[in-house]
Amino acid sequence: MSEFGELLRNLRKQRKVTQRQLAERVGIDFTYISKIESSTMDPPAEDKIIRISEVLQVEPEELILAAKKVPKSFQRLITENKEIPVFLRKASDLSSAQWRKIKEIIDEEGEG
Amino acid sequence: MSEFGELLRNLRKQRKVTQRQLAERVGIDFTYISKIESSTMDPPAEDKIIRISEVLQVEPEELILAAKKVPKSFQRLITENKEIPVFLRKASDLSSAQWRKIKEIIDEEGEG
DNA sequence: GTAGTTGTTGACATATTACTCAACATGTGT
DNA sequence: ACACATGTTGAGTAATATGTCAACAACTAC
Repeated sequence: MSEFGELLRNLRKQRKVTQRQLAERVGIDFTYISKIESSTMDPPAEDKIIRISEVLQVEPEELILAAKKVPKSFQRLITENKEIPVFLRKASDLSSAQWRKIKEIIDEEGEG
Repeated sequence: MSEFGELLRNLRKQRKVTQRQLAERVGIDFTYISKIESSTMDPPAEDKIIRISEVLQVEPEELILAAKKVPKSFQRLITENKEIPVFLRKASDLSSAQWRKIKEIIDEEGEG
């Protein structure tokens, strides 16, 4: 249940930034930030999330995923690469042992 | 560039269904089908795509992916499972050899 | 107490997505 | 010719996502 709003508020406070400062640097209204942080409103669109991540110096992907959105970069991968949907269909059933092996493989150097 | 519209039209014709028949069974206007098939309009929302897939007897996922959308089931996986984003970040760089090994692993019986 | 700073709230506005409706064109059979 | 079935097109609508604006509340420092 990790809320996007909660995460955003924590990050913002850690960076000692006010809602108005953040909003101005992102290019949106500060009252919107307020509502997002309180989960009164849904997380903003991906481009705004990316701006936020730049201002707050976090990985965009972290915020996008916390917003329960699929990063557009992933979307392209998934819809363009035939292998990936095959993988994802099975992904929820993988044991931790299987995940471990998979990680070993993807951490190998690519060999062609 | 496999167009959703083209695929839809081919499937529909193979099934000997008219635009009006399909539209009625799906619960949308037949002129919408026309525009989708001619790629005048974007593919419909996921729920409509699923209805279409039921009527035309194809895997929903096939149509959803052809529409360049990420199935909601995948969205949940990606945003809820920590391992998957890690995997996807690397996925575009995987060699076919690596893919082969990964497939072997996911085809094992789950052991934990 | 009042001026400045920060955050909240409700109503409203804009943009984007996802469709519908009326009219028409194009065949096909009789 | 006409009727009927099928598909196309342009304009308009509905729904949803994404925001803004004006007003106010709460705190801090002077």
